[in-house]
Amino acid sequence: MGENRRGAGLTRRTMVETALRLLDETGLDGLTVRRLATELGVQSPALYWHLRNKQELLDAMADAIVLAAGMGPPRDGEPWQDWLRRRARAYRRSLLAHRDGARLVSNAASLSPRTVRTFDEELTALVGLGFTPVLALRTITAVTRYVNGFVLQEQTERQVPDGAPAERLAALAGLLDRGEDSTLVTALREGGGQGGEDAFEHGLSVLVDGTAAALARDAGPARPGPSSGPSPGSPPGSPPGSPPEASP
Amino acid sequence: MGENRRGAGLTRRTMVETALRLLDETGLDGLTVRRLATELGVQSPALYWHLRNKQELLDAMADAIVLAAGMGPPRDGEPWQDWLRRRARAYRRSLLAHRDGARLVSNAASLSPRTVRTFDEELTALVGLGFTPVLALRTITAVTRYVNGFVLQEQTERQVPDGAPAERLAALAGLLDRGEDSTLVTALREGGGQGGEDAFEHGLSVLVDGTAAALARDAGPARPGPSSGPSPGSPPGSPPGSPPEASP
DNA sequence: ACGACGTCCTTAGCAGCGCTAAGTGCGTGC
DNA sequence: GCACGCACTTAGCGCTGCTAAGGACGTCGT
Repeated sequence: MGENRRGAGLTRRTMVETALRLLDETGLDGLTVRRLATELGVQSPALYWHLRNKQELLDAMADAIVLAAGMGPPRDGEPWQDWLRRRARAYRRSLLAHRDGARLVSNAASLSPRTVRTFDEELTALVGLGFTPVLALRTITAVTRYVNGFVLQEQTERQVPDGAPAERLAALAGLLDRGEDSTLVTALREGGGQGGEDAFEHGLSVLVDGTAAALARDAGPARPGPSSGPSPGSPPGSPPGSPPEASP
Repeated sequence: MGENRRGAGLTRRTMVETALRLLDETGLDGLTVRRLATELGVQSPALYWHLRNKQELLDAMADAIVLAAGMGPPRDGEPWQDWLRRRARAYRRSLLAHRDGARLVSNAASLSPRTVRTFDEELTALVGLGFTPVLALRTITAVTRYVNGFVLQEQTERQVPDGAPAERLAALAGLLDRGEDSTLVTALREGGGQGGEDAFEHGLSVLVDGTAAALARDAGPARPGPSSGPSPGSPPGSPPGSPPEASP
């Protein structure tokens, strides 16, 4: 498959990179095939030689964002708590790195084999640290979905910047028509809003602590050691659910 | 032409109800102003007499979904753990009740005053149960964002039903090219997929347990809560490394 | 050397989108 | 009786994702 005959051939790579740059300028709603084509110096139908449709481009962009987080199994000797925190922060930072990043990733349909493989390695490492396979999957799932939901909201709010924080707070108080002593207003003033670093870290700590409890409950009674004996995993007769595609 | 003369004027209410019904049939991407107008027996520009733009309709639909969950403060004597679980389940069920419900709600910009007021009442009730205002807000925030992320993924996966569960699992194994003994495949087989009731309940329990630990840490030392002392759960202090990133 | 062929991009255009401008029928208040 | 304004219509603009057909160009078989 000879690609790139002359110096300026279109490749998937350059398309995704340019699209991500364009995303930051225009936002997801403003990212159109025609604009991307113009940016690449071609006519818009040219892109359909390389892509089946626009969704395929969006999927590739989402995968690039996920890969850029550089996730992977814990380092040698790293406690799973530290690793889980590190992973969640890296993932969030990667989503925040591009405008509408969370929306893009959340709506993406498919993941690349490489992402799935990395995911599997992470699960395997957790099992080596005493998790059952099911608990490992559910832990990463819970954290990932929390991060998705959190950043999604963070970025949704950011794109409606109708006033400085203080003014928005006042507007909220107006909605409550109860003055400034409402619990919500108090909490927002003291806690620095719903988004932001502190709120994210709180939820993350809650998830890590809760997982520690679940781990003790799950693997504790049998054997705290790594990967020994039959896994008590799930109760007999667990229903064959609907296995989906994995999430980042 | 006249079929709507008197007695059946267009109202916001009927528009939102019809739009939600249409949403289930066509999905969010297929929900267009023209289609909704046809369903209502009018021409599409008629809707713009009642709405500023399409987003206003989507916001109203999202608010209807949230209100339908029937959230509110805990009942008298209800432990906050039970209430938090009940609230999260009701919210999830409400999102699942309509196709693309989570996407709709997540992308909605504004909330109705009534929703904000209910939210404030919930916070106030939690403060009455020993939470600080900030902890109350962060707790509900964390749970809400988890539910958003969870259902979002649940509904994204559902709309790509390219094969029965077993086949999809096999496809996943193919991506891993490591055969059936991968941890991911094992976990999916034993745990019934990433979505579904069990996975949701696990994450919910983790959040509740983690919040109990945070509550003990937060309000415990100063004010004696019921029973427990300091929790041995996780290392105290702020998380290591990783300096804070950007400003809002 | 030369046509066949595959690759990669162009021009032209379709159906549909959100939304606006201007016009129309109708019930109501002066 | 008539002006007013509400609720809706007709017409259409600029844009979207995407397809069909064709053309320029490099490589290959003979």
